[in-house]
Amino acid sequence: MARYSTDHKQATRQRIIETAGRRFKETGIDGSGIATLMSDAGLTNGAFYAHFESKDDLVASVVADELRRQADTFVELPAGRAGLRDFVHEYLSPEHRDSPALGCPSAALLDEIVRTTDTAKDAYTDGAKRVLDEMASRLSPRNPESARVKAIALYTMMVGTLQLARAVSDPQLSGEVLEAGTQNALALLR
Amino acid sequence: MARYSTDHKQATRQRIIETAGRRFKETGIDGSGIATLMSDAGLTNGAFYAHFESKDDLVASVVADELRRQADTFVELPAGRAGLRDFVHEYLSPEHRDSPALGCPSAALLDEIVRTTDTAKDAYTDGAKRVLDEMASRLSPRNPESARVKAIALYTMMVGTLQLARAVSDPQLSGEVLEAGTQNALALLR
DNA sequence: TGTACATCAGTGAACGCGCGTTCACTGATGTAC
DNA sequence: TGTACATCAGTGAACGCGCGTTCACTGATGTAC
Repeated sequence: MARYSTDHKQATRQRIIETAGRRFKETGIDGSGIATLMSDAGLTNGAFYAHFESKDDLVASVVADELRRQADTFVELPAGRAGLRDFVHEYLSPEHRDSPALGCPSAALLDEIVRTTDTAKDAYTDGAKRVLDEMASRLSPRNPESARVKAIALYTMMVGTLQLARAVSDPQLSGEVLEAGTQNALALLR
Repeated sequence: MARYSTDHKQATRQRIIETAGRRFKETGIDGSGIATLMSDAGLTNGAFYAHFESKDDLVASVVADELRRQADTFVELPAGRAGLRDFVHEYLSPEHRDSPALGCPSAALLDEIVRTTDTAKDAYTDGAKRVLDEMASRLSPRNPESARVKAIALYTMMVGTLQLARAVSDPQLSGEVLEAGTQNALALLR
């Protein structure tokens, strides 16, 4: 009945989502057109609507995928607070600052997400909860609830720090921001 | 020689900048067209180029104006750390969260600023320096340099917190984020 | 004081372009016999 | 095993629209006499 291998279409869909994720983070959601996006994925514009209802639908899928991905990075990290320390160092590194396409979706897209559809915001909310839960349970494995305040502080400060380090044109200030952020984040982990 | 009162044109220019500031913060830079912008300011699209070289020129002017404005808010605040405490409470209030058009340019526009022209990023850099200096000198009037790390932490955390509170569709989580941010910001002021 | 005039802030139609989306089609695929 | 066929992922031209920008113009203004 089914033509092509059963997961062929799903794989293409996933490829579009991942390509779009990179593009969105690099040039913004509004700054990324469907035709360019599809060409990046090795397809033509027309094929898009065989996979997504609309651009908004893609945006929601990308947001969900990007945050799932971020939550998943924690499993590769050392257990407990040591893992969080590694996370902080990687997150606030010059490499991450200079490669938004491969980096944190919150840092690259947060204020665009604020202005998108409710569906995308729901996807973001779910993903953010997962990330915050993961951080809280590493901060206080016995009583994660008590660590939520700290987890929120840690995440928001890291996101804000990376954005500021990227927005600032003075390289010295940018470096200072990254260092200050690291210092402050590590203080929260003590 | 000069027709119209000498500052008439400057006043119009300023009106366009302020109107655009509100629009940009509400619907994004990419999401705000020149025609709509000018109509908001009570003018027609054609007049735009009598005041600005291009949209990018306007963006840079708006960014500079918005951050100058933010730095200026500090003079109305009580002296020293008490003023910073007031700033934190206002900044992380539900009212600020729900009125991006009238609020902080960093929270509303940071990751769009990252992707604009160098001119706009220069304007942002100057403005951010002024805000950070103001915060640092309030944290440690005798030795502001020593307080820069804290000032950076405070600002980035507030910006990130507001963005997260806005992006999240769950009202309870949004409130929790604002409260956690306030708690953490105040802790930095102790 | 009254009028003719030069200035120039603002008008509004037009431009080419890329956007999101639609649609008639093509052609590689796995299946049926 | 070989062939005819139905499926459907992907093609690419076309759509209306709003974008940033240009330009010939209008008409209110303050000035000169």
